[in-house]
Amino acid sequence: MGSVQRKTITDVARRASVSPATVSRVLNGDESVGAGYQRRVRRAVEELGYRPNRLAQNLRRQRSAAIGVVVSDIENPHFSEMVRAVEDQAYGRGYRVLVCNTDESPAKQATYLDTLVEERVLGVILSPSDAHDPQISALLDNGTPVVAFDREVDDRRADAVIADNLEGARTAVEVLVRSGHERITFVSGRRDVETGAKRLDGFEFAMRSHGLEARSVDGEFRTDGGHAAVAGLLASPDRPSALIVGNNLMTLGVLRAIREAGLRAPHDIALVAFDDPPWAEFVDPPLTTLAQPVRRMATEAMELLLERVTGARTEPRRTVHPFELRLRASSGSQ
Amino acid sequence: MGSVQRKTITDVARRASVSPATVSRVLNGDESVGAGYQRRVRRAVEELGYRPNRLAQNLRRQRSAAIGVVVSDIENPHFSEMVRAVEDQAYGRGYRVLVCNTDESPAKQATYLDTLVEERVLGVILSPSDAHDPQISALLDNGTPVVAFDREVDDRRADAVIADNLEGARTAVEVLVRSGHERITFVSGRRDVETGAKRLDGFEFAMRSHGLEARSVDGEFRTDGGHAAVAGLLASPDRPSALIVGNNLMTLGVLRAIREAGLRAPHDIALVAFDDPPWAEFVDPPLTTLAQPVRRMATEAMELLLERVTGARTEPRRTVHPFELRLRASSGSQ
DNA sequence: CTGAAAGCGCTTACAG
DNA sequence: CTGAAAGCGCTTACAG
Repeated sequence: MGSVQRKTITDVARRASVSPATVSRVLNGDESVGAGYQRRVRRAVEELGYRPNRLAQNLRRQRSAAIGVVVSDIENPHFSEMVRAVEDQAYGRGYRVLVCNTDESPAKQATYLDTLVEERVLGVILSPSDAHDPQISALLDNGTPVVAFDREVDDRRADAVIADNLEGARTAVEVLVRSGHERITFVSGRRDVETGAKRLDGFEFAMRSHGLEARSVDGEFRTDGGHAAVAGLLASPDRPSALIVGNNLMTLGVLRAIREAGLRAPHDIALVAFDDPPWAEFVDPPLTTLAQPVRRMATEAMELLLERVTGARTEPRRTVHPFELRLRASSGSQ
Repeated sequence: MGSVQRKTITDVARRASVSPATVSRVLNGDESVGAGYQRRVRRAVEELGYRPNRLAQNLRRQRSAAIGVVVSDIENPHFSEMVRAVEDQAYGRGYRVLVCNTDESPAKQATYLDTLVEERVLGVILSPSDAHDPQISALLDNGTPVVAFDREVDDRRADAVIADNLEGARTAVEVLVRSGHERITFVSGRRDVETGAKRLDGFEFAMRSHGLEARSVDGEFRTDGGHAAVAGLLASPDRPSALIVGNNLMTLGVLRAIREAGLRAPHDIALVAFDDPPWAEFVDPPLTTLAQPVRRMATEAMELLLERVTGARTEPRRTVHPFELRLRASSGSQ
C-alpha cells in the first residue's frame, strides 16, 4: 500500500537506457523522438508506475496547472452551479480549480487576485466585485488570461461571458404589466456592480416606455439586504402591487418580509425574481423567474479561457446570453 | 501596472548584501538571524516588493500550500456551506483550496484522491463516497493528513468530524410520534454510505422502541431519487401519514412528488427533513428540519487538519456534533 | 550566526 | 533524432 519511494524521471531514463530529456520529450508528446525510443520509454514508465512530479513541472514551466475561480459567494446557488461546471471541465483536462470568495469586497478581490498572480495560475474566471481592480491588469500583463463572468471588467483585454440583463429586466416588466400591474418596484442589487446597474437600467427603461414610474430600492444582492429594503415598503399604504427582485439571495429576504407583513403572494403582491435556483418552484408561492443558462455560460467561459491558454485566440471575445422566463404562480400571470 | 520582472531571492540578497540563505531564514522566521541582518533583509524585501515564488517553495518543500476538499457535490448547500467555511479559514492562513466533486462515485473519488497525492497537498478534508478507498491510505502513508467529514473512513489514522446521526433520526421520530403519527416512512440516502446507514438505523431503532413498523425507501441522496422513491408510495391507499427525509436534495424531490400527488403537507402528510438550507423556511409548507452545525464542523475539520499539518497532534481524533431541531409547519406539531 | 553549495524534479536551448 | 548541461527559485544540511 502506498509507493515507498516516488520514481523520478531519472529512474525512468535509467530503466529505458535513455536520457531524462528523451523521457520528458516522449511524455510531452514530442513527435521527433524515434519510435523505438518512444516504446522503450513508455514501457519503463509503465513498469515503474512513474508519474511526473507536478510541483517540479510547475516550477520549470513557471505555471501551475490550476485555474482560479473568483466569485462573491460560493454559497449562492448561482455561483455554486458555475463553479461546479467549471470544475467538471477543468479536472477532465488535468487542471485544478482554486476557489475564492470575495463577499463583494473589492479589498478581498484584490487580495485573492494578487494571490492568483503569485500562484501563476493558468487563467482566471472572475465574477468581479470591482471592475476597476488594477490586479486584473496585473494578471493580464503577466500573460494570465482572464474571463469576466456575469459582469465585465475595465481592462478590454479580458474575455467576457455575460447575460442579457437589460433584456431580462424588460421581460420581467412585460410579464407584470401584461397582468395589469402599474406600481412595480425593483429590488435592485448593488448599483455600482454591472449586473445591478444593468438590470435596474432595463427596468427603468421598460417602465418608462409604458409611461410608468420606475421605483426601486437597494437590497445589495444579499438576503438581509432584500429583507431590509422591502420591509418598510410593504408597510406603507401605497405599497407596490408587484416586485421584481434582482437575485436569488434577495428573494429569500423578500419572501421573509412578505410573510412578516402578513401578506400573500401573488394575491397581495406579485413577484418576479432573477435566478432560478432548485428551490424556486417549491417556495410559497412558486416563483416566476428569469433563469440564466449558468451551466452553458460556465462551459463557455472555460472554452474561452482555454483558447487563450493554448494561444488559439488572441483578440478578446465577449458573448451575451439570453435569460429564460419560467412562469409560475408568483407573478399571478399564469 | 504589472511588475516587469519578478524579483527573486537573489535580488533581495544582493540588495541587502547578504546571502540568499539569510534572506530565506528571515522570511521563514528563523530566530537565529542577527537583528541587523533581519532589518537589512526586511528593508530590501520592502524596497523591491519581493514576494517568494510559491512554485519554487512547493518544489523545494515537496508540498503545495493547498488543501484538498472532496465532497459529493458542491451544488448541495450542505457542502457549499462546508467548502465556504473551509475556504475562509484556509485563505486566511495562506493556504489554497482545491475543490473536487465525486458525485458519490467511488471511481471519481479514487481519481481525485490520486490527483491530490500527486499534487502533494498539505491535507485533505473528505466527505467519503467510498470509505474503503485505498487512496485514503495512500495519502496517509504519504504523510498527508486526512479529516473525514460527515462520514468516517476505514483507515483509523484519519481524523473525523461527524454529526450524531443516530440521535438525529431518533429526534425526528419523536417529533412525529408525539404528534400521533404511527405510519412513518423514512426516505433514506444510500445505505452503503455511513450517513445513510446511521440515519436509517436510528430511525428503525426509534420506531421499534415505540412498537411501530419501520418502513423505508431509498432515495440515494439525490433529488430525482427522492422523487422516485416517494411517488409510488403516495399513490398507494395505505400511504404513510408522515415522512422523514434523509437530506435536503431528496426533500426537493419529495416536495415535488407531494405536489404531483395533489396532496398537502402537513394536512395529508407530515414532513421532517435532514439539513436546514436557507430555503427550508420558505417552501410550502415551511420545513421542520434537523440542522447540522455545518460551519462549526467545517471549522473544526480545519483545526484538526492543521494540528496534523503542524505536527501538534499525532493520535487520531473524532468529534461528534448534535443536530438541532428546527420546528416549523411541515411536521404539523407546532 | 552566516554563507557556499547542493539539490528538489523537471524542461529546453544548444551541440552534435 | 538524442544527450549533456543549465536552470527554474527556493531551502537546508554542513562548515566555519
